[in-house]
Order: sequence, then C-alpha cells, then structure tokens
Amino acid sequence: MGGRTINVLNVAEKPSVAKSVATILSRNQGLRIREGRSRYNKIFEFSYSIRGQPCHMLVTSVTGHLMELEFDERYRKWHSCDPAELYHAPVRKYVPEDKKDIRRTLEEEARRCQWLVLWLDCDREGENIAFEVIEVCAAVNRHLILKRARFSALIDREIHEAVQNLVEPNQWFADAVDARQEIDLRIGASFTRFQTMLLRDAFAMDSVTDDKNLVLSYGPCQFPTLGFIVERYWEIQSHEPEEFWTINCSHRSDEGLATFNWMRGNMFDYTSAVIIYEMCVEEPTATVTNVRHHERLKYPPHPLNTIELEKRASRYFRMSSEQTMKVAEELYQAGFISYPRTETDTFPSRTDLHTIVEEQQGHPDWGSYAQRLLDSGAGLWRNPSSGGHDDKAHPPIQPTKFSTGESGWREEHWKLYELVVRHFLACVSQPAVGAETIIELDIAGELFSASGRVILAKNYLDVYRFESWGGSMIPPYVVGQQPPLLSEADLLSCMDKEGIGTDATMHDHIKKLLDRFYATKDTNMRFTPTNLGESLVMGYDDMGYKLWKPYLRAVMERDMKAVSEGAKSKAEVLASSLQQMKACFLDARLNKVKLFEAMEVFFERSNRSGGDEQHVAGEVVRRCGLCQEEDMVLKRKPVISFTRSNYVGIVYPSFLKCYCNPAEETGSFNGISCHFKKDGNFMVGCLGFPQCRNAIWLPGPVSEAAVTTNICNICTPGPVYKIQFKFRLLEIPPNYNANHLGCIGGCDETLIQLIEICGTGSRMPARGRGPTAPSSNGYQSNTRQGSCIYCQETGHSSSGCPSQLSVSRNARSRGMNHHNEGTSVSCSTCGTPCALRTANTANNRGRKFYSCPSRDCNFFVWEDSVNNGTGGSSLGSNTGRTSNASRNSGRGRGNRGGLHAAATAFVSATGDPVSGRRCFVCGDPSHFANGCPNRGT
DNA sequence: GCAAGGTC
Repeated sequence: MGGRTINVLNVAEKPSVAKSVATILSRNQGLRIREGRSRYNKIFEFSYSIRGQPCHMLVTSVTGHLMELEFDERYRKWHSCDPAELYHAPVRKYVPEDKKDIRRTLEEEARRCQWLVLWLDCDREGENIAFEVIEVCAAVNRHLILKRARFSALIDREIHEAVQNLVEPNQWFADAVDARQEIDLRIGASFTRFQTMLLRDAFAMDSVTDDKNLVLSYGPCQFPTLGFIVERYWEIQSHEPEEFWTINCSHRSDEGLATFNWMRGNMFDYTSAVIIYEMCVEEPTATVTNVRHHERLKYPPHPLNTIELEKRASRYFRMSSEQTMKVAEELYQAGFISYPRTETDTFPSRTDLHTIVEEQQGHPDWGSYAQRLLDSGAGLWRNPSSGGHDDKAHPPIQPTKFSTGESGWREEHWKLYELVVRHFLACVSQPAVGAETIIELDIAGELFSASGRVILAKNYLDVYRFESWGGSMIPPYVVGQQPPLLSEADLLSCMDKEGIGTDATMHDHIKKLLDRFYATKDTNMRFTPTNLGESLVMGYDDMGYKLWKPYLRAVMERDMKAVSEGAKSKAEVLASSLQQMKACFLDARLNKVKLFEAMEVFFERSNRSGGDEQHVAGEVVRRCGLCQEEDMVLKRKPVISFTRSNYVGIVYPSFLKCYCNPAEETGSFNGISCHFKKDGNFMVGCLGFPQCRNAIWLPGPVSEAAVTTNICNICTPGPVYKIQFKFRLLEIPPNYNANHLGCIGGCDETLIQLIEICGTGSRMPARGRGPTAPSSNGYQSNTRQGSCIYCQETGHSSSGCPSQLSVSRNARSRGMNHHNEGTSVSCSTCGTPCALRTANTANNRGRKFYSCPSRDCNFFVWEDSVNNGTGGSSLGSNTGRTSNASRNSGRGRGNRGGLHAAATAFVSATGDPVSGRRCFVCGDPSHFANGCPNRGT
C-alpha cells in the first residue's frame, strides 16, 4: 500500500487505556500529548504504519458509556403517565450533560480523520460503547471508515497484533446491550413509580426513615439481591429448634486430651439416648477399632478476580464491597495493582509471573518468601491453578508495582495491597501438606471417633496469613444449628452464582439496598432485611410472583446471549420480554392488595395527607394547565372521620367516594348511614390525580372557601373562577380582611402575601389527626375475607375470578377503560374490573355508577357518562360543570403560563426559593416571610 | 424522584 498519510482516530474506553495503547504503538517515540475538551480525556498523537499505510494516529478515550437511555420528555415526570405506559413509551439515547465535552472532542477530531479505530473493551458493553462512539463520529463525518481493534491485554504483542488485524464492530453484541438497557429501564421505572406512589404515603414509615422523598425502587438486580437476604432471614425465622442429645468421651494422656464424638451424632429421643448412655457407663472400657492416616493437601486460592477480592476483603478486613472497590480503584489508578474489575481467575499463559514475584523480593514482610519462591532448589514454586473464568478482557488482579506503603495510604490501602500481593504469591506456591489421623473407639458397642491433623509443610500458608488450617475436623454446621444471616461474602456468592449484576456493579446493588432502607448490615457484616424490605418481598411473594428471585434476570441474560450470538434479534427479545413484563406488571397491580397486606404486617396505615388516595371532589376553579386533561377543583383535605354505632375513626376517601357527597356531612358506608366530619385544609388540585399532581395550596388560615361564578379578567388561560375566602382573623395580620374574593391564577397579591406570612395548609403541623385506623382487623377486613367480590365464592381472589378474567383481559388488551357490554368497565388507574353500583346521596340518589373495588384507587365513573361516551375520570367529575368544561376548553397542549406562574408563586411561599421574590416583611431576597427574623411572633 | 451499565 503506502502513499498518502491518513488520519486515524483511535478511541479507547477509558483514559488509561488510551495512554497505554498510544505508548505501546508509538514505542514512546515521538509521542505528543494535547488536551481535549474534557479534562480527563487527553489526545495522544504519533506516526504509525498499519499494514504499510502511513498513519497519523490520534488516540483518545471516552469514560465508559457515552450515552444514556431515557424516556421521552413527555413521560419523564412521575405523574405524567400511567406507569403501565412505560412499557411502550418512546425512549431515546442521549449524551448526558457531563459527557458533552467528550462528544465535542470526538466530533472535532473525527471531522479531520479518515479512519475510526475502536479500542473499547472486548465485551458486550464495550461493543455497545463502540457504537455510541460511531454514532457521534459518523454524524459529523459520513466518510469515516470504521474499524474495531480486538485485544485482551495491554501488552505490546497484543496491541500491535490488534492494530494490524482490524475487524468489523459486532452489531449483535451491541444489540444485546441495547435490549438489556431498555428492559431494565422500563421494568425499573414502571415498578418503582407504581410501588412508590402506591405505598409511600399510605403507610407511616417514619420508623424506617424521616425522608419524605423515600423512593421504593424496584430493579432487576437490586430486588433479587434483596431476595437473597430475605430468604435467608425467613429460613432462620422458620427454623424450630429441637432438643437433641449426644454422648462424648475423652481420653487424657501424657500427650494431651483427645475428644471423641459419638458417631450417631445427635439423638432426638431422650429415652433412647439415656439408655445408650447408661450402657456405656456400665461397660466403660474403650477399644480402639481403627486408626487411619491420610496425607491431605490444602490448595492455595485461584488467581484473584473482583468478586473474590470483595469477598476476601469483607471476611478478612470487614471492608464493605463498595469500600473495597473504591480503594482498589485508587490503588489501580496509582499503578500499584492491575485493573480491579475482572472476572478472570486464570493467568494468561504469557504472563510473566516470575517478574512480578521478583519485584516483591525487597519487601520487609513477604520479601524473603518471594525469594524462596524464586529459588528453584526450594521447590516452593507451583504454576497457578485456573479458576475457570476468563472475560478475555482483563487479567486477574495482581500487583503491578512494588511498594512498602505510600505516605498517602490509609489503612485500607495497606490492607488491600497486602491482600493482592500475598494472594498472588500464594497462587504460585505449593499447597500446604498435612497428615490427618482418624481414630475410632468402641464403647459397649457404641462407636466414637476423633481426628487430628499435623501440618507437615505450610508452603503457601506461610505467606497467606489470612488462611489457617486448624486441627479441628468438626464441620462448621451441625444438625439443628440454624444458618447465620447472610454475610457480604455470602451475598456476593449468591449474586455471582445467579448472575445478578456484573463484577463492576455488584457492590452498587448491595449499597442500594442499604440506601433504600431495604436492609441493614450489622457489625459482623451480616445483612438483615428491614420491615420495608421484607414486606415488599412478602407482598410480591404472596401474589405468587417471583419478582424478588433471580429467575427474571437469568431469563434476560439468556436472551442477551442469544442476541449477541445472532440467534435472536433485538426486536424479538424486546417485544417478548416487555410484553411478558407488562402483563406481569398489570397483574401485580391488580393484586396490589397483597402489597398492602404485607405492609400492614409491619406498618400502621398513615393518615398523612398528600397521599395519592386522599382527595375529595370539590368545585371547578379552572382547567389544569399541567396535564391539560382535567379540571382543577377546590378541595378540602379529606381528613374525615365518621361515626357509627360502635366505631369512631378515620375513613379513607376511597371508601367514601361512592357513598358520600362532598358537600354533605352524611352518607352511607357499607349500607350503614354515617356521619362524616371534614376537617382538612383547603387546596386546589387536579382531578387527574393521581396521574396529575398539580396542586395549589391555599393560605393556612382559610376557614371557608367557595368557588364563585366570578371569572378573573387577568389570568389566562381562562376561565379562572374566583374563590370567596373567609380567614380566621386571629391567624392573619391585622391589616387583612377576614373576607376576600381571591384568584388562584397568580394575579392575587393578597393570597401570595398571606401564604408567605402564614404558610399553606400543606405545611400545617397537625391536620385533624383522629384515632388511628385498625391496621389489620377493622372494617378494612372487607377486602380480606377470602371470598371473591364478584361471585362471592371462596377459593379464588377477586383478581382471579373466572367470571371477570376474560373481561378484564379484553379491556386491558385494548388499552381501554370500559366498553359498553353489560357490567364490563375496568378501572383506568389500576385495571381492576368495576362493579355497577347505585348512588345513595341526596343529589344523585338512584344514579348508577362504576367504581373501582380496590380500596386504594379513586376510579369512578357514572354509568350514563359511559354510555354517552364521556368516559371515566377520577372522583368528583360528577359536578356537571367538569365535563362541560372538559369538552368545551379543548385538549390542545401548550399555553400553561398563567397557571404555572401561579403555582410557582405559591410554591415560593412554602419556602422553596423562586428567583425574583423577596421576603414580604423586610424585602430581603435571602429568605421568605416565613423565616423572616423581623417578623415577630 | 425510577434501572443497570460503563468509568472519573
């Protein structure tokens, strides 16, 4: 070839690899370094020749994935859509903000290059990152020729061979990762939103955390990890200790004491044990019946990979896996150990093991051992065993630089470096040799045995001080002893065995469980599920779903493998996997009562307002500018108590919705007439709740509020109906009137000022807290009696009722809320089939409606609106004006400025800074009136 | 405010 010099852009997965590749290829001759747009990703330049083609080489890097997957903007907000929509909502790949400078570097360099050579790690993720780099570079230079360099170690021969034998990038590998990302995102986001919105505000979880923003996340890796912990915990709980008896005998001689164990082990029958014991006592002469000698070997460990490093650091030093990886990364960055994220536990044949040992000869603690290893006369050397894993990307973790400790090291650095070095030296050492003796005795026909071990040659145990070889032959667990809680090392083993996470992410999943308050770790590094973690797992388990088991991940992994081998297409796997998971999600939602029941085992139901289920309808104030679907109505926070013959307590509005007209204080509950007492603060909220959470809080001192027919002539989009307020005089400053005709559209200075001074209803400390609802056996038990709510038969739950199943599936598969045949209406919120009922309130007596039977759902629709096509909505759309307003005002997007501004102004009054606003009392922009030092109290 | 996967 030869001829004109071409520019070749080389991109590695991380800066260190770019540097190594550049150093090796340039042979350190004429290597220039310059800055890129990103601080960490330098650009190396030198001349090189690829198969006779003179090249100007530019080597730079990314830092892992360049792109992330996310839902389209319209689905990003938690209340923007039904979580079930997340199984088909559009997603896009984009370059996140912190990677944009890397993208700029790639774009700038790619424009002037002819070739792009991809030096990403040779695994599936690496291949996927390669395509991300291609996407960015090809977008600015369509003529780029794309090449992939395959290499498995950063050593001269590999790198030179790789660049002289460039191949094509592997689309199948990248596709497998695309599918994995999309499935993870859709499952994770849908279940996380569902769980969080369903449970967080429904239960008093202050015992778990004070964090009101608690997220109850679900993830295909984190949940099975939690499952391991819960499962072991349940094993321990279900263990019933049983008494047993055993007989021991011992023999004291000049050489010491030998203890013999009864070969029957444990006897659970007391009488039998006593009889045998008496026989032995009556005839106590012991006869030695057997003496056996064995030579035993104890082999050194396999070469060190990530999981073993984490497990051993946990066992030997009580370091968490997360901490271990952090310290290991620092040691790697400083060049003392090799890359710490590796599955490989086999040394590549070309590894120069001797050189690594030679480097350690000068160490005060293990230097002499290293010298013995190198002395061929000592016979201590042994070629390392293979653990059978090879990720073909990185070698086992090994020391790469000699050190007797550095000034900046903390104790963890010392320990981890020592572990890596001693482990390496152990790997190339002979096994320990022991002589084992087993002695058997006969006393009155009963057999006893004892064993002892003498270590003949310690060999690797001399350097691997973390392991010992005790003389005891008693197994660590005996019958009847309960298993211990899972240790971090156990947990890592479980995850590794079942393929949960990767070596680089396992510790993240463990940490996530602690961060989410799903589990705790005690001082012995053992994990216990929290009430929250246990109840979530219990809930899904009660549903019959193994979502907390590793099976789902295993299936996904098989699919990914099939895609990466070309056996299945990405589209095929995505379609089938998401279809199944969506069905699972919908079923889980139908069965959400199981989650509630499990939570009720541990938590009190919350009467905290602000929850998803606790709004009672009011009057329409304006159309919601956020969701553009529903109206905003004046509501009173529904802390509602009711009285009936023998019970006083809080009723959840979901029970009330069909029975109680919000304007009245009487109604019926389960056919019993009740007296309702409303005692909450005022707010204006969206009827689309819980899908839409747009809410405007009103001043705390409001004692009465009513929507008028007055329309504000300032606020747009209209109409915005004004509200007649009455304030509690003692709670407002003297210069304000008790009566006020106000507007929530953002124009009303008086309201804004009162909120700044007095706060809003949402921030009032005690909101009519009544007696706590019974948690497991009060009226709530009507959903738990075991008989189906549709056919009244026992033996199946309502969600599995044969009379309803086909209807509900039909409705769901068409993505509809209802159809007009018989009683087949499904709840738009949770999909539960709804029964036809009759209203018994003053305004609507005799009118038929459908409502969701689930006690935690607000779905409600009048039968006549179903039949005339106006569709379902949440509670309260029966005011007449609602549906008219909905129909008349159009459903177009955009123009939500007026309401948005109003919401912002009111939000500012609750303490969140909004630019441009100042304290109303003193004018200082650094605080609001609520926190003003000049305000006085 | 959701996942898991790279890596800084």
